[in-house]
Amino acid sequence: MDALNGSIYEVEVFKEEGFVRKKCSICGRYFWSLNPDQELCGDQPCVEYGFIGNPPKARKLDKREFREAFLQFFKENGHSIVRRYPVVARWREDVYFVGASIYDFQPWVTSGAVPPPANPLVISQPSIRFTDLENVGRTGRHLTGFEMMAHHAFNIDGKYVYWNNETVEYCFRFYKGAVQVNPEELTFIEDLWSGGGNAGEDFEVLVRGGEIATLVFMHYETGENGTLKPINNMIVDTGYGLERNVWVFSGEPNIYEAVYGDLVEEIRVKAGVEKVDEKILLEVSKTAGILSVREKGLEEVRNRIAAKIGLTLEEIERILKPYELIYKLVDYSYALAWILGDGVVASNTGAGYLARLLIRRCLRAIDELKLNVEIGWVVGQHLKNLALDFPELLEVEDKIMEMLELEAKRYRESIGKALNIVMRVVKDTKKPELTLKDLILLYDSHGLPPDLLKEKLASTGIKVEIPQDFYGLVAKIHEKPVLEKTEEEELKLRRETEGLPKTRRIYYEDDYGKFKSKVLRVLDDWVVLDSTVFYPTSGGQLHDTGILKSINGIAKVIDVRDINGVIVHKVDGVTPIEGDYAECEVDMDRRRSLARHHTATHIILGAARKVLGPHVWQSGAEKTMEKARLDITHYKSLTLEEIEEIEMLANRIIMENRLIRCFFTSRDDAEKKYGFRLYQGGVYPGRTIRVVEVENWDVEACGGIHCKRTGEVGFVKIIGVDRIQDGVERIEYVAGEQALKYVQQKFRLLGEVSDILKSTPDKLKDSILSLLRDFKLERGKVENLTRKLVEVRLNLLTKNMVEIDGIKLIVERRIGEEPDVVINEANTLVNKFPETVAVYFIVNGEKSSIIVMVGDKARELGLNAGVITRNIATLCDGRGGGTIRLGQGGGLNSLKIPTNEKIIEEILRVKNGKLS
RNA sequence: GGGCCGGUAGUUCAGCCUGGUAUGAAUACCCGGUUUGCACCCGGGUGGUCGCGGGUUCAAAUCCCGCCCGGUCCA
Repeated sequence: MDALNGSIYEVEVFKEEGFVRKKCSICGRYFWSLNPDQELCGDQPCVEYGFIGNPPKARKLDKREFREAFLQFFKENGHSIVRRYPVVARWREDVYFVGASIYDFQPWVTSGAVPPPANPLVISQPSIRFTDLENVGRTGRHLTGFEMMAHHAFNIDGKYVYWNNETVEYCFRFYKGAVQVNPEELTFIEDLWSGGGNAGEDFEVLVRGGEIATLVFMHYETGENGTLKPINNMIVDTGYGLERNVWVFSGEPNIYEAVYGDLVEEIRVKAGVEKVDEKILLEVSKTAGILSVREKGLEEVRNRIAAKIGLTLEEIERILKPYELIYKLVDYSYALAWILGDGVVASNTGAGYLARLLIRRCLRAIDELKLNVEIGWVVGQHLKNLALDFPELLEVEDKIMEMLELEAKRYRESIGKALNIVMRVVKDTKKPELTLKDLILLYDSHGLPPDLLKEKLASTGIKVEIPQDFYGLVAKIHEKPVLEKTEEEELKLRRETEGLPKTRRIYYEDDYGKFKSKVLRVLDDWVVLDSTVFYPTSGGQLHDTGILKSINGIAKVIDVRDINGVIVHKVDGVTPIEGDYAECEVDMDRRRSLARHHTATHIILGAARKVLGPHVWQSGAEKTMEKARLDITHYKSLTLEEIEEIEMLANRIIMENRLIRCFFTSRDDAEKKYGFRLYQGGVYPGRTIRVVEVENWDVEACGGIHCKRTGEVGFVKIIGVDRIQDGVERIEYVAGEQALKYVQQKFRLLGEVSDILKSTPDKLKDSILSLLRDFKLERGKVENLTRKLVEVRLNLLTKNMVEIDGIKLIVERRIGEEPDVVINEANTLVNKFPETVAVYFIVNGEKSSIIVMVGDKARELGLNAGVITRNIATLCDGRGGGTIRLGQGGGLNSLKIPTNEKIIEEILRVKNGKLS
């Protein structure tokens, strides 16, 4: 990078303004500055934060003003303002949340598949980053929720907008003009950025040690071994952290004070936390900013600070701890306001889990601060502030509050349960301390954080030692290679269809399902046509089936897939020849059933949102010919009443025979008109999207095949509701003929069951209740009789007792009796006569089993039921064993059961210690 | 999607490792006693398809396999 000739870093504005390029004498990086005497790059760790307590001279702007200034500046300079995207990246498979503005345009815009909504554009994108979770509150600069302002230019497909010169110039002019910062304070550091498979040179823009912008010129692909391969698309990706900028120009000790100062103060007062000397906070921030928690050494730095201001490390920690907690609480709850406001439901998997994680961290902070406020209050404060610019967040406010209350309850239950387990273990084993293994088990399996455990056990004197890298150790246990597997056949099809023109889809136009088209390619039993009315499996709707006729013969179409726009048909039968024409016919019965189920899905989703609330999103769906299912996000199990209401509402919409409009429109127009609600079933790429609108009920971007009016669905019946995970309910239902068939089948079943009971469906419930009552009564009678039988038998048995050496011996033979009855009898016997040994043979044809019971006194005399049983069973070719009191055995040959004398002999052998 | 923990009386659990009657424990509930009444206490009782399905075994709550459900941690 030493040779600069023609380098991307050498931009015109530097020449015009007189910037000089220098090398940092500490880190060795190159940077540009108007100050020829500047020796250091101005970034950490080479310099401390210089702006803290001493902000650069500039306009004083709060968050809203700064955002507005940024957007307006770029608007005046030819950029279109683009509305924010949801923080939940529903259009992406690879991430849960938007981490920066560029996420909005990945992967389709950046790859060139879809044109950007405007070019160039400017945006302020709310973003969520979990990577800095641990740093929040401690480093003074990290946030999990923030806004990333950016201007983007997409030089794609031969279209040139602007590149390095303009980018840097805009940035320079923005700070010089709109923010009115002295340009001599600006430093541009040369760097290389990479991420998400792409890379490019970049400038880090700093003022007084604070990084305020990153300007990336993305035009490489990163290869497997880190090599950079230039690509045709050149994308300007910039990032101006809104909160970061507000902070740097405010000179506040840390980002939380700068952005959430009022809320921090309010919570501090509520928590009764002593106000810290501003000087300490300033001093800590200046140096602590250099590192992140992960790099360790925070203690070391604090030690230095402590020495500097004449306090001990412990004192510093004690003073700062509550502040850390307040900062965490304020930031996490801010991120939650966005996440929940954009419709995430707390869950134990996926994005919902991350929401739960934040909620629990907040609750923990509240507990530690001994704050007497609900988490909902804190989140509510943020919502109130955000609503000034993003009123849509308030739509779900009630639901958020309910959900947070529920989550708080769940958290406390979960912790309570875990603590119960600890207390039991501790009490039982009288352990003086808990091992690392215990801690990991408690956290990993029961969600009990070790620091909380330590706190709770402090009074018991039980030692809990938490290793410094506890969470690292837990992570290590989870380490496992992740293997991504795409189906072999899918890969082959992708390879083979590459370069083929995209198939013309005529299934939207043609209602009859008959067409003629040219055979473009045949790959084994897969056929590619130039156009098709066969709908491929997509958007949760199963593919069509039908037949394909060619001069050679007929084949059944058994599978249809969409491979990057090329539709492939799997056939069973005679395959056509490439270049020939084929006549195709879709199975319209199946098609109609699929369409009904698909339309029913949209209707049910609309009904679920009406009944449950606007936080309901589709999280998955499948429509087959037989039935359909819809997974929706919701924070608690559906009640029967809710289900019935959804069903009723859905059928009402069907009966009203509402119009369904399916039309193509520009993506941007649709988003403007309907919002991101459109993207329920995932988003598919394209400048234009297909919108399916059920009149005044539901609007979704959807490529599926639908009825023309809701009335065609006929009737929809919900047949089951499952909670497939925390926060996701699965509704299964049938529509049209399938629904009728379902109801008929249930009626038939009801009739059959009634017949069996000689009852009628109306009286069935009573019949079953009385049947159950009778059954219990009878069971009681049997027990009574058994007890009496045992009594009677005991009287008889005592007459057959043989008494030897103070032991009473009884040998009985029974035919086809239940073992429990016999055991019961034997038990009663030896309880009454503790010196008894009872041997029972239960004969069942050729095979017999044996039960031996030894009374307490007999046991004291050295008799062991298990041993006796094993010995006798073995004599009869069977096997057995048992406890000292009761023995059981089986597989005895009935013909080999010895005489009573022989058995008594055997028992005595055991008594005399000859256990054979 | 994966790892871990769990599923036994209305509830909280023991028993599982090492197979042999769930004579299971506590609590709740019902009846009786005690008490002016309540709480407490005493006596008795009701209440279990041991999550489901296979396998091993003479014998499975217990061992093995598969599934379902809940919790939890992580992607």
